[in-house]
Amino acid sequence: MGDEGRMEKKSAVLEARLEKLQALEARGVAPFAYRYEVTDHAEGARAAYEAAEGAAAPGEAGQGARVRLGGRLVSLRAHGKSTFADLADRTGRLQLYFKADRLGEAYGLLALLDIGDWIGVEGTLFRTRMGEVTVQVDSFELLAKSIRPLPLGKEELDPETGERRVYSGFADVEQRYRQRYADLAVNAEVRELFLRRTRIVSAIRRFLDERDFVEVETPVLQPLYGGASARPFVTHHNALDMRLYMRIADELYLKRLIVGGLERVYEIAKDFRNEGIDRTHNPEFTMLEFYQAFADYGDMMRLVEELLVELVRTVTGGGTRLVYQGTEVDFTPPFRRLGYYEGLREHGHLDFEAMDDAALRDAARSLGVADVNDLSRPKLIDELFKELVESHLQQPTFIVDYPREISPLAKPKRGAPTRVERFELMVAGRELANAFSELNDPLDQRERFLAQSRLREAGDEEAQSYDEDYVRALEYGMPPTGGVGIGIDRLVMLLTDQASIRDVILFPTLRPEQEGS
RNA sequence: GCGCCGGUAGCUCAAUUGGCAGAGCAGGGGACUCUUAAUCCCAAGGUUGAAGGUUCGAUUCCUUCCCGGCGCACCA
Repeated sequence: MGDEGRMEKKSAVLEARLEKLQALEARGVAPFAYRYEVTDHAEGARAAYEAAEGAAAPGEAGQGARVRLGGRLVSLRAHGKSTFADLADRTGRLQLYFKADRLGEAYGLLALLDIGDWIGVEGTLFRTRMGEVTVQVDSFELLAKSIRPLPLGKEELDPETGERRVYSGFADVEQRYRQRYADLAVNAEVRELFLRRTRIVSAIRRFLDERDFVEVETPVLQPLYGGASARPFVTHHNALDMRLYMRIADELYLKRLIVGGLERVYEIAKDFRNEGIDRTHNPEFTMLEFYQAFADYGDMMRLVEELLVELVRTVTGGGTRLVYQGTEVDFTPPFRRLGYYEGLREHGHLDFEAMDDAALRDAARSLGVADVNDLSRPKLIDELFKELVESHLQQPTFIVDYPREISPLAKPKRGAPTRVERFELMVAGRELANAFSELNDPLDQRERFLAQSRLREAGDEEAQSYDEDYVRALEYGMPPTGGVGIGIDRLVMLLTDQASIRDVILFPTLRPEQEGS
């Protein structure tokens, strides 16, 4: 901002804080410091004090260690010549005790502090009469003034259950997404959720690194988009004066690296798809793809199984089951394997092979599938599959051996050339992973691309582009390869029991705020 | 894109049939040296998302628009 005309009208609270800022400067206190030597943190200091207390002889535990902490003021309880406050840092909260006779002139500065300010404190630990481990503050510094009031609720610890109750906190979902900084500052459980996301992604990297996969980076801006069926974002490069697409998948570049001999590669990065937004779709989302030379989709199924078991153990503290939105999901391997056509027959009760296109179309229409008249037979079958089978699979299930027409990058199934060696892992009614024995026959790949081009000409906007350079790469020779894609956001949703993708993305895509709202 | 619900003070929420827009917390002034949703006293705080309409009078009824949530459609 900075543009006066665009500044919102200042609230009384904002005005009051700006006045305090000036008062501080008038007293020679810099409201925005440069550094503070932090040697201790809230949780560590408390734990150390309690440990020392336990070790001391009865009645000797009075004098605690000196500590220096940095953090944000989240509660202020002034009583004239003494003041209690709570300091929050990344590890938790610790109570502070300021006394006028101990702090002298500096005590007066407290009146210019507000909830939300960042401060550094030095003092000694003690236990109050009420039994709370507290810093007896000897000196403190303002590190950064908070001009805008944080929507911090008041908190109470239930003495019986130890449960934290928050009163009139920050609940407006829209503002929590728009101002994630405030959401994080105020809601400890939101901070914890995103830390869990980070731990999950770290565990994935560790899992793959341990197995000799190398992490690589491939282009986000691509002259041709491919590797998935989706509509792209289009952009333009000025100097080259050319159209570029934001990638919809990493796939074709990663397999070029397999051609180059890297053998085991992975990428964890953003993909972009120009489609609707809802609780399982964000226009930019994080994708994991990994490719392993000399492996087929059977190997990848076992690897995915191992990875998931490890991740579930990470988040549950060793278990193999978790609850997602009220349903218990059991990740004890091996996961169920179910053939695509077998699933359709078994769960859909449809003998699709005996049905002509019109019959399939009627079946799809009766299930509420849109635009059935525009769909080819394989797409019709796939729609029926999604309606009748996928959404009903709660427990981890590998759907295997997809129709060739809807999988232009997968290798034909041995002994069943109308199918391909592809699997999707379904959990809680959603696709969690998609994988195949990668098609490495350049002649077959060229044919598949041509078939996609024909679909595109027939009006299928999601048909894949013909990528001649990719075929050229295959012509040099790609070893047999298994590849997997896993949507990280949805994986995190599952592992953290979140209903909306926006709750696992720090800054979800939203419409811009209105002027002056 | 369609349907339903919501948007009131910095935050969380009220407001009867259409009749002066309120409370708690935060913030301001005052009291208070072991409080913890600190307490007590005082004062203040609003273009009710926006624009129109109906009406003597609209937070309330109607229309359009903006933003969000949920569901459906699309998709991963």
